[in-house]
Amino acid sequence: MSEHRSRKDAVRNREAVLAAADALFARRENAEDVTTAEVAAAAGVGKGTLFRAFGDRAGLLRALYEARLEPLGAAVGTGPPPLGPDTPPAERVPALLDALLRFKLDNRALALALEDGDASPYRTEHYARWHALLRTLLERIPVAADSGFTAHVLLAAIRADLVEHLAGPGGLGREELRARLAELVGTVLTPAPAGPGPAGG
Amino acid sequence: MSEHRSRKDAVRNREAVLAAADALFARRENAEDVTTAEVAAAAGVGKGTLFRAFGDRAGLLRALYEARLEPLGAAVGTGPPPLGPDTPPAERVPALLDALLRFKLDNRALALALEDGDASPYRTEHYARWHALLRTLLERIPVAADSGFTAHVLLAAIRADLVEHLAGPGGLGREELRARLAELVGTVLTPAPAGPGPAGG
DNA sequence: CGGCCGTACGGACCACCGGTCCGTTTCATC
DNA sequence: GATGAAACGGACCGGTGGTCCGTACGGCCG
Repeated sequence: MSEHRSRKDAVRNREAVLAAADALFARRENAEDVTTAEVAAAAGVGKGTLFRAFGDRAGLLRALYEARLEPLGAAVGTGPPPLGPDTPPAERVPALLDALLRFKLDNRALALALEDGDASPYRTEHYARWHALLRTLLERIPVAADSGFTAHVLLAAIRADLVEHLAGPGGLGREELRARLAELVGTVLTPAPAGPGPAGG
Repeated sequence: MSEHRSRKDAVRNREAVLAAADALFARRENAEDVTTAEVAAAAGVGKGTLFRAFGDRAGLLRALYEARLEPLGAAVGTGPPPLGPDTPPAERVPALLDALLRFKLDNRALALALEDGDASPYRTEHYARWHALLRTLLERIPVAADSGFTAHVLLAAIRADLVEHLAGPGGLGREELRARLAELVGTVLTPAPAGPGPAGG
């Protein structure tokens, strides 16, 4: 239990690196060419400090991603409908996916860097969380296909690089994309020939 | 149009590199750590030759991928049902996706390397081909959602890393995975009854 | 058949990146 | 203020994709 309290400078430096990385990733077009040396320099810190604090580059990315995702996590965990736990599944699933889509649109570079990184995005802890939640919700809806697989596919529909591709220059606008996704989710969730279905394009 | 005929040794070396890479990627677990130097050495060729022939590492990957995909492309372009052009769309779409899934299962390492590479898989020429075909087919089926977007999502459902994740150790078996995919495709293709009315954001 | 030109060869070489190491500095405690 | 431990930081390392250019070889013309 005796977790050694981190030293003050360590905490401060960790924050500095996080902030520097945040700024850098937000500004830079392609997140892949933000280097660890650059982040460290921008934070006014040595590379050793960065690696000490986050383990490796991916660790930094993950930490940053989690930090940005935290508000959404809170909204889902303890917030009001349509994201919070008091929402009926059939309504919550589309809301969740829409929120995630918006998140990725708002954090393109970072999401891209994290998901397109060398390591599989499917082994991350936060993917497991979202997938588990989605799966659980789907199980409470009379959806035709396997819940686990369907959850994976729905999440695949909003993968960072696909979103980037669709929303890229000359592509769909934010609202269009949201509409398309809602439409698709509606289709997947439609239990039987009787339910609702948005007007097609 | 006067395409300079390649010199004989150039052709031979190109083949040698392709063959060596093929063998290496087939044997190696993680395609990411097959290096260009290694491929060149295995082919009995200098690195310069490899880069001259393929431009860069990604070029080699692409060439190899295309080569392996060629039989499937032929089957789709001029083969008999259920893949060939004489198949009704509603039957051809599932067949196509199943064939692609099997391809990825049979070429895990390579598909992973190509799709998880730095460059977006969505900018490749072959993705555009498959997407266009799928979209066209979907347009001839009374599918509820937008054809283009649906095509993207269906292809996202069989992305190499997702397939890897699902079929990995302790995961679904080949046939199970195929069944799940077929199930999902069935759901998506289920003709929508009529009338809008999904949850709004 | 032999010389000549241009193309392709090939591996030493380069730039760069993630990650490590260890002498130095700073913090916390007594 | 002394002292031990933890953190710092930037030189350093191993390794990778990609380049360069003197050399060797293939193709053609005389």
